[in-house]
Amino acid sequence: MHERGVRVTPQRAHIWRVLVETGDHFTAEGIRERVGGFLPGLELSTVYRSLEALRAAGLVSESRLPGEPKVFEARPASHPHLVCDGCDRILHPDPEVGRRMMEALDADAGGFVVRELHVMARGICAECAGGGEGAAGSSMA
Amino acid sequence: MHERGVRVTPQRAHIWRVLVETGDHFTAEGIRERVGGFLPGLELSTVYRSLEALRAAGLVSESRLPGEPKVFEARPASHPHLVCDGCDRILHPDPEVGRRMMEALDADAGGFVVRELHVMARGICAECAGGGEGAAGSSMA
DNA sequence: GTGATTGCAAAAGGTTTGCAGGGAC
DNA sequence: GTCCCTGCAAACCTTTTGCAATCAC
Repeated sequence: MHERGVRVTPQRAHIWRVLVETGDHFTAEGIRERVGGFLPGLELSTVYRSLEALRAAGLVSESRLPGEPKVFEARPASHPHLVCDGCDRILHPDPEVGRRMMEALDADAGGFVVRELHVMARGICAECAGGGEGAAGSSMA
Repeated sequence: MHERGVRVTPQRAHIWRVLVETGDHFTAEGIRERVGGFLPGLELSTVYRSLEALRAAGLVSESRLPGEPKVFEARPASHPHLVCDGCDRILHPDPEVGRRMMEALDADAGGFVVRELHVMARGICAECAGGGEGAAGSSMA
């Protein structure tokens, strides 16, 4: 963090720690909840500003999933998010998938150099397809 | 539109027309501006509701790009959006690219059936990489 | 004629910003 | 010591919702 020219504060350290230790993605609010145990007074605006600082330094990537607000995670994300229309869960397939998609894109992007890749797919997960499900929509969009 | 069970109103017809004729994607506000010439009183809330109706009918897809609010376009999008960090333009590569990425995903999604695919990549377009550019940010994130 | 749809207006988020005090370097 | 960062509060913007009149079917 120092190395990236980001000034280190307790708030930023905790936020960063949550992202790195879980390796998961969170909304700003979600991060505040997690860090709240250690820094009770942590403000949402501080979370946003810290995340912005980390993002500018290339330590954090931000993306948007359908219903939810912005989500943030450590390091360039680049892995696909599969949103199931049946159960609304968000699945993370094998990282290999992301790599292949990145390759497919690179190969034919006409000189565009990809730095960050965000993939979001909607569909039906294996469980919902196999058995019963709740709110599946019309099939082929 | 009738065939999809969507009630046809002037508002919806114009909105749909903008999306189809341009084949481009717009924000709700952008759509209102375009349609405004024909339907001066068109409300933003109506735009949102119309788009939702069209989306539910499978005629429109909605996605989210980083800075911008929701964007809508006709028919299942499924094509990658390449956002250039140099010039901020949004490029649409060869549809073939989308197909390949879809295949890459399908092949290894562990039984997840993909219905709609949204791809957003940030990077540098060929023009900005090659020559001079305007508002390039820091290069390697 | 009936029920969905529109315009209007207000609410409900999520995200950003101004400011003064305090902290990192 | 200086400048950046934080908390607090308010603003901003997009998106959603309630209601009565209107329109499509």
